[in-house]
Amino acid sequence: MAEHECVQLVPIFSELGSEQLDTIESIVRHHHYPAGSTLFGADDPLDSLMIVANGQVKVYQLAANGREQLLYLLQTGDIDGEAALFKNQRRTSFGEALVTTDVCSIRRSDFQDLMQKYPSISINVLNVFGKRLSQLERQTTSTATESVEARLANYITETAAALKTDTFKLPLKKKDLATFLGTTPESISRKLALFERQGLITQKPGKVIEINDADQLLLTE
Amino acid sequence: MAEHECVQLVPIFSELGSEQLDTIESIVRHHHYPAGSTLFGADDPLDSLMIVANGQVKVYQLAANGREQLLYLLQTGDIDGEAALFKNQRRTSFGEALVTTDVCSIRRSDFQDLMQKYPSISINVLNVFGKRLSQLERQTTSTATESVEARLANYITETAAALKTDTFKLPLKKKDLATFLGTTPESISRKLALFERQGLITQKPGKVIEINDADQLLLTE
DNA sequence: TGAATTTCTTGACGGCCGTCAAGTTCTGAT
DNA sequence: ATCAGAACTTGACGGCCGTCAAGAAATTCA
Repeated sequence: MAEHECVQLVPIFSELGSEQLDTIESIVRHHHYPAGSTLFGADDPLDSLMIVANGQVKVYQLAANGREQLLYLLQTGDIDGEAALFKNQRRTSFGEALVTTDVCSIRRSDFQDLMQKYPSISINVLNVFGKRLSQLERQTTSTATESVEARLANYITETAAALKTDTFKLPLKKKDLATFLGTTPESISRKLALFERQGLITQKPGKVIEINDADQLLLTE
Repeated sequence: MAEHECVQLVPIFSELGSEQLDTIESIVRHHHYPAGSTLFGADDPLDSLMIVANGQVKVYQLAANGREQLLYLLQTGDIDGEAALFKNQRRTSFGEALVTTDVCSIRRSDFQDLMQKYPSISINVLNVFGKRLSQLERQTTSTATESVEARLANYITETAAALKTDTFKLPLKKKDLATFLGTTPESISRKLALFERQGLITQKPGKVIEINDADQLLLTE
């Protein structure tokens, strides 16, 4: 019904004209998932590019021992599915489940045609991937070498910096935050309580945190 | 002197013709570093694409606490420098040192021109990044959720699988392997000794390992 | 609004693994 | 071959943090 609803939300298509967006829209498949549902390598997602049309998507990966790791928190207009983009990728198979509301997808072969036709798309995707890559590099380094305390302190200051405010609401439940930071909900509770005892932050009802001493927070080891 | 020495080694240029390779070659800058030297965000590497012309390159990242993390082990023809590829990237600044022998580099703006002119390049780069991305996703999940024992067991079986042999020489010193797996040389020694005691592997002189029971190794938690 | 379920917090405990140290083996250069 | 330096191994110790459990707080839904 609506013309190029989700397609025009996506930055990677930003250079394209209206007729081209129409072409793409005709290729796109739309899905709706009730909030809280999880798609787990279902039907097509694994060999398609996913576009978040509405809501928030959490991308998890399953480890061999059954634990899950929160890798990305995607917002409207974000894309996912690097597996979609190259040919002889041995399926990462296990892993990569998501929880969401509205999602569009584009089949791998269709998307590859698009990239051939409109080179600006692949350059845009490169930018997205480059950023994601350096984010993951930092995350790997961080979980591999720093303490839970330091990782949490970093997360708080970075989130505050991104929102440009000292007082903000944690965008995740403790359990998700824990799997994101590679720790447990209990440890997060304890460390936040510690930071508060040290006067570095103040915790307020509703997962709201106020930073009192960002500099000292960053010195946490 | 030699025509397109390193350029023709690189898979991302594989679709290009000889004259085009010449063009690229004229843009490329060559460097030579004595084995074991480390370039540490020196002169241009941070805003250029790096091509490994010869030898082996270890890509490290420095954590806030001063520890280093081994992220990639690059071989001849591999590329590095995602930072090179997008404009408004706030420099990851600290981090990313490498050790190597021969390296070529292409300035960011030059490379962006190339991608505009030859779309096949950016698609090839996308493939490389996609693979690297899913590798890093697994690594993040692994270090965040699995024990040192399980990570090492995984590393051994994967390396063996990649080499298609049960007996192989560890390609890294214990210290590098340790920073790669997010642990310490001591722990690696201990775990290998444990595996040997359990009859899962046999250690031979010269960092050579023979796998006796791959299935059981994978069950390590 | 009130009750049921989920999420969060705090305590106690224990194990994994990082650190320090000392001895041994390996490696490479002369 | 010899020797110096690096890399490796093994032990002892301790702290970080994950686990289990129980109670408190918060959120959801009727």
